[in-house]
Amino acid sequence: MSETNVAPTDFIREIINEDLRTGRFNYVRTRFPPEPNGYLHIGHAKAICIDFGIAEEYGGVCNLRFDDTNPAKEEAKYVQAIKEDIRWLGFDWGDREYYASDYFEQLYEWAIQLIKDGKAYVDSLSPEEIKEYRGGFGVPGKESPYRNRSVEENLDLFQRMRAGEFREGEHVLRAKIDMQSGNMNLRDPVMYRILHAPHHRTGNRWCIYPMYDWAHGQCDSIEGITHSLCDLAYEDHRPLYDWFLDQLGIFHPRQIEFARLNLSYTVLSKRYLLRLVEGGYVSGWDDPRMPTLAGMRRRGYPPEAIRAFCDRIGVAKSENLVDIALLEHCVREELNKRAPRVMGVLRPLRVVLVNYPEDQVEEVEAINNPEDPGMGVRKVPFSRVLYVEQEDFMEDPPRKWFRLAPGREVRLKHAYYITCVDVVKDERGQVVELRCTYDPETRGGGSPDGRRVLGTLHWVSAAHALDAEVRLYDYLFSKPDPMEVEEGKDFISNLNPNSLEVLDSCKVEPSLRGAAPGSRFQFLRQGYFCVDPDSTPQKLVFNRTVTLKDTWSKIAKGQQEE
RNA sequence: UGGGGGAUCGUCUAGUGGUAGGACACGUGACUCUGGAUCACGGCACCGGGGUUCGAAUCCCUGUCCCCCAGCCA
Repeated sequence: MSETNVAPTDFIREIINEDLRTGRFNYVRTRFPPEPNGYLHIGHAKAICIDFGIAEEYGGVCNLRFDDTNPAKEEAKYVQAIKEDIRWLGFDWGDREYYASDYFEQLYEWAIQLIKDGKAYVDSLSPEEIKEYRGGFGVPGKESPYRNRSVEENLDLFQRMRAGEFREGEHVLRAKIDMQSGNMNLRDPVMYRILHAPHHRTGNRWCIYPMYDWAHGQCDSIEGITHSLCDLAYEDHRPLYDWFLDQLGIFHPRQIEFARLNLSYTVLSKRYLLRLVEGGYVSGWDDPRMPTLAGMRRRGYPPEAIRAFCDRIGVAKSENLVDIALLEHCVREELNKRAPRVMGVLRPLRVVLVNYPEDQVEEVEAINNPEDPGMGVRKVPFSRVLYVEQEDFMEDPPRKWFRLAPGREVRLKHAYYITCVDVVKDERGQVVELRCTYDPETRGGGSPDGRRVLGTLHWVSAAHALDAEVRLYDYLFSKPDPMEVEEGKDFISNLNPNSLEVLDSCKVEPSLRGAAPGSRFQFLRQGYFCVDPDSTPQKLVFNRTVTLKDTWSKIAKGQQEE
């Protein structure tokens, strides 16, 4: 690669430029290393965008490598889900799909090498004793009595560990570094533990498995990774990785750590997300309220929006809590350009046009997307009985009310001006029907006399509308930082009880018939909605992806406070 | 308590000795057949204290606060 001066936009690119300039590396290769023990979330999306994005920017490649060193927690189904999510985001790892388990044999040989060099030993302390011997912060550790076994004995024991002669916990292989180190990771870290568990790829071939710390650096090295980008949490593991690489004398990647993403009103940790799933607080990993990629996909977030978001939040080393409003902004921005407009009434209120002919049906023309005329137009049926939104009528409206009220004239989008002349109530005083007149001169939404109306409402023709269920979502948690809890409580106590509202008697325009799961629309004046896989031919199910920005709700709130 | 890292508008982030900028959020206005979209305008920040310098977010000293690490998890 010749051009080494990509404009730095963050500290990572700055370092890479320097490495290229000084000749430490003459190419760029990164990797994204998920553990197949759960689903990817928006925090992973940040890492994916950085890993794949940087490689692409520098004309290099990014490997996908599954960190599958713990068979007790990992499953093949997660491998599939992770691959699907990365592809959905729009990234491609070509044929470079690797597994830490591909390197088990090599790792084993390197372990033998360290034993022979007197740099690793088999320890037979119990897990509790190892913990005790490790010491604490400011308290130096003690050396294990097994630390000075002979090379021959270590070799023999380690080989027998592999051969399956011991029970779990009986022995481990440890690196011989420094029990006094201020860095806990250097206090003779465990390299191998015995696990009599089948592995999703290697089956029953192994009963000893490498620890992540022993595997990761060497895997990077084998793959010729130049820049190993990871979480800040691994900052003080770096000296250990360096130590292993130096002892082995193999290719030495550079590790650079950056701060993980935190998003307001949500949690981003596989452990907590698993808790939500297993506790039944959500319907699954792909619940549309989940910050998982599967959840966001089902919710209707376009992958482009997630990538735009990741670009905008930047990369740095400081702790952060990104406002979820930024993510929503990116989603709206993308959907505004792309989503076809349709009309759907969430909470229907019957409207009868008293001066409209009983059996007449007209087709009015509606533009599919004012942002993109290329998306064309469609016909929408109009007739004497319609539905409008309940909240678009007020019997006694406040100031600045642009919608329907007794005597008020509004425009029905794409159709006619109507004026409310009567209000029908049931025995409990609930408004059940509006009687309105329409002005035949205003077809298409304009009037020959040029008079103006304040508001424009969406509507559907009662006889033609399709039944639909709409699921409205709000933040899963009621606090920006769900981890901020009262004494003795945990984040579950911060769950938002109103995060899901199901509306099951919605009416949508007939053009939506047969809409495919996953397709996204803007319901005029309401927000963006995505067809859920739960839809049936009889009933469409929509997820509200995100609302439109709503100026009126602010005005109304302001008026309430007066 | 030992080790590692971090501190710039409400939030995220630029800045690398020379006018502290952008985005989101917020507020005001214009426009509008979506109270959408769009556009314009506005307020808002260098953790504290010393020093070096003509000039410091940036360099030096000093203090404070926050995060991570004591798995045979990753």
